[in-house]
Amino acid sequence: MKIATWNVNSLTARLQHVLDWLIANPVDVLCLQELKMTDDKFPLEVLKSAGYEAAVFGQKTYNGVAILSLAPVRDVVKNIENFADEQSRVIAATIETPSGPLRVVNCYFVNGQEPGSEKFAYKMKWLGALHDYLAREIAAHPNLVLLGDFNVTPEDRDSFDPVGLKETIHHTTEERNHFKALLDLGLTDSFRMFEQPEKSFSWWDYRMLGYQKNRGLRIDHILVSEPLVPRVTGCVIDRVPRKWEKPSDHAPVVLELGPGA
DNA sequence: ATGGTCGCTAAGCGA
Repeated sequence: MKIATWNVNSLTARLQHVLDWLIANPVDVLCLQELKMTDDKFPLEVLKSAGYEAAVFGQKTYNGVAILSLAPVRDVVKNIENFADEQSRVIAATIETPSGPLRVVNCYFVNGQEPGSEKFAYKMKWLGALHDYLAREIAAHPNLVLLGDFNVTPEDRDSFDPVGLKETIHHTTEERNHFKALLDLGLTDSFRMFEQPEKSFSWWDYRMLGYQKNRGLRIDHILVSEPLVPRVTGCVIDRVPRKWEKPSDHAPVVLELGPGA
């Protein structure tokens, strides 16, 4: 089965891209971030016509996340449990698969603007809360996928300019330590299980011909829990829709899972 | 050269 993540930067602006991409890439699960719409505006019917159910956690203007799935979703949880958050950034759900239940945790991590800012402090607090929530979530659901827009480059090789951007947003030691803490929960960055092209990125700034010059960052990730690791058969970034007219600034990332034991 | 480009929403914010 295939599970994908895509920050669409407004589902209103990108609905046709999503539909076109799903026709070419009929993944089992597609997790979306930055819907930038309230639940009542979510295009449930058109996605249903495309074969997908949806669990939605929207918000006006900013943020907003959704899980699209061919198979039914259940036990939907919105937000990080025990963390008061006014922003719609996390939605989790269980999907019944032929290999058993799979917990999917879809996140739009805080951007953080710049180190030292109030938004950065919020990012650190949010990351700490996510970590504690995930520790409980993994214990309850051994087969778990954590995916989304992490707004963190895990390593220098995930940035087009790790020297010039050292300790700037998405590159700070503090952010990377939070990413490592997620790995310490037993999660594995599926993208790095495989040989990948150098300078593989998932986001490129709209400004300064960022995409054309491949001035990008790898900040969209798919992490898998320990029992899933032997089932991972691939993880790729699909740059194709980044070349379409009026693209999202992010490209989809796609995980392939084998059937397992 | 202290900007640049989007999206949302109607001047400025967030990314």
